[in-house]
Amino acid sequence: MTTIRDVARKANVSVATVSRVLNGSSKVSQKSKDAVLAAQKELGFYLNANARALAQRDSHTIGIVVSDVSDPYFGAMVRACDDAIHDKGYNLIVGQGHHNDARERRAIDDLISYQCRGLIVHALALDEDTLRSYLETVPYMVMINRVVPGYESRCLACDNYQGERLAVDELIAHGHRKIAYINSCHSILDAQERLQGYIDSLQAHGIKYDPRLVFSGEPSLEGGASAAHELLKHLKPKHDFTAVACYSDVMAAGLMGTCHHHQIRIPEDISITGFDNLFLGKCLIPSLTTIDNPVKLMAEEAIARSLQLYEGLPIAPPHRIDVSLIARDSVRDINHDEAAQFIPLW
Amino acid sequence: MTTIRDVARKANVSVATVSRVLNGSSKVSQKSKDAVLAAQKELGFYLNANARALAQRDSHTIGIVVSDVSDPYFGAMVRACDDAIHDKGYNLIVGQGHHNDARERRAIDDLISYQCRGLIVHALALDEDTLRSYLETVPYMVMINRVVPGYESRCLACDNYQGERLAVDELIAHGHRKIAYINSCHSILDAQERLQGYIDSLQAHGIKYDPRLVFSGEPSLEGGASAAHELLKHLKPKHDFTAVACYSDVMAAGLMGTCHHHQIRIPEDISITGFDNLFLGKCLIPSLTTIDNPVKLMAEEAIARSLQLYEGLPIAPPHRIDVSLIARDSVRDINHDEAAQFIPLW
DNA sequence: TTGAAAGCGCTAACAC
DNA sequence: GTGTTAGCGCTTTCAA
Repeated sequence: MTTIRDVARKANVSVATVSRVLNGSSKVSQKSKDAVLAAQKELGFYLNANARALAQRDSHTIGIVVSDVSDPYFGAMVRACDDAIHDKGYNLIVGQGHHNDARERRAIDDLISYQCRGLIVHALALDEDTLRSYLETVPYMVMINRVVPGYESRCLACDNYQGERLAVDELIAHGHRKIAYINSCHSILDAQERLQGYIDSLQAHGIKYDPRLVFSGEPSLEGGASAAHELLKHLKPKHDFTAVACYSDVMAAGLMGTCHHHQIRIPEDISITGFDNLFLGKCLIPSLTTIDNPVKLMAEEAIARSLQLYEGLPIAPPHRIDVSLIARDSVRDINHDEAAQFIPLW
Repeated sequence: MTTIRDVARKANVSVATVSRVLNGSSKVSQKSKDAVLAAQKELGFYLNANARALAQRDSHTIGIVVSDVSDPYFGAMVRACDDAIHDKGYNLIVGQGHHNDARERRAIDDLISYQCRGLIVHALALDEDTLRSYLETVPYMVMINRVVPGYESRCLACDNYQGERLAVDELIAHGHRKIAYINSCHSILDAQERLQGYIDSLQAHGIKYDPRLVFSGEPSLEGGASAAHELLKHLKPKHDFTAVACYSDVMAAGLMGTCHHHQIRIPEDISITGFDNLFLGKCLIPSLTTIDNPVKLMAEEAIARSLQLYEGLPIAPPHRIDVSLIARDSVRDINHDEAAQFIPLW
């Protein structure tokens, strides 16, 4: 392994000078600079980031833990975080929790020991007490999609309640009154709030909430499909329900696949709404009416807060990230005639 | 910052003992172990991974660079790599190249300086000479989806050629003879090989290859959509072409959205094939006939080779990862009657 | 503008 | 079993 020492020797300067050059310090003569750069190139030398982090007490690194990067929602989230820190010279380290408390714990622990300067955590499985103690011992940790009481300003979430209200309002505006709901089986904040939005929207329009119209599964494609199977086992489409609101776009996609399998047409027979406004929703046919959950904003806000906390700066008061309805083709008037009405996708 | 020293003091042992306990060494008395663990818990202590990496000359870390984690293909790839190393006690660091040579270079450089013990690189934009010099200076670097001559055994790719042949053969077997192709505009190995597979399949069936049936775009949803727009601007569906083979599932999804927009029905009017066998393809309606590109296998193989190289072990000779056809609902006999024939999705 | 040298927090001989 | 201590590769005073 070649070290800064080798470079110094080859360039005929001290290690301090090499360090100065490689870190872009101003106080170096052009001559030294050239010599160092030449030596570096010749040796194919890279500073050892571990040693650097140790000496500087700064890893230049931000950690994020999500359930699974191959989930489109988290893929987008990770991407947004990376974009938010890249220009600042930080690097992202990603941990995955896999819907499992031991893995979530290990992911967090690992990121802490890497001395990340920021820590963004999406925890699905860990209980509140554990999270509370992490928040206590890691002052720069910020949570997403989950609110731990007492730490509200370090917990970011979108306005789940309002979002689901918008979605169900949209269905009702199209004449639907028998509306089923497919929920995530992980009863953390977002699932609870979205369900409540569904219930309140119904009741605000004089529709009685019927728990038999609610089904749940893992927040994945497969989970959406299996919840849909349950739904279709118990209820008759067009008769018992004419629309389904879903916890997420991914679950909605699972539902759509299942409907297709059962020869139920969307939106002619059944209208569907999602939540998140993923890339995926634009690919589906029909394209999915959904709620825009601005991942980019969330990522930027989370990063900003975490960095501020790390530096001991005060952070903004808690707030919910605004959502909005994205109307596409998966919702149709309940009495719409069958002549297809196409809306441009892009 | 609390250090191993603080723990040692609190537990009334030496730092060496603390280190032994925390690293699971056997030769420690139960009494010391208990004392150390108690002190650790009380202080909320974590070993500093940077210091550890420095002292051990092992970062316990594997690096991977991909274009963009929010691309479903790379999301799946990253996930598969993480799964492949997690049990071995390594952590993944992800860099993103964003289809851009400067970012690709920086991503690789960063991972090298983190002293990753393994390095998996998907480079789209970097030229072959640069890659060659990286391969030369970083003996444990492995490339995916791209083959640099002279380094074949360190370059993993699926059998792109055979895959595309299978896809086009499938279209032809369903009676299609006027088959368009939507390609990636990045003319690296996989794009070239898949195109050749398309061409050769046509010719093997006595169909003349017509370059005017080939369109290209960025390998993304938007790129697929815009290539599709071009295609529809120049050619008349059902008349000039009855099927479209696509470079990837993602581009096929863009094509499907565009077709929907133009009121072209899939598969009644036009049959479509993708490539990769992503999760996404199962969500599409109709579900997408595609080529299984086994990301998991590729990830495992890449990780294994990189680790072996790091340890100076010999690695297996070059080989292409096998692909296979996944027949779903987006391809139909050219004279199929319109009565829908549904095939279960799951 | 430069160099010598003291750490950064940890591991791993080595000695006891 | 346990402690002492010399590094790991780098940054950063401090003095020249």
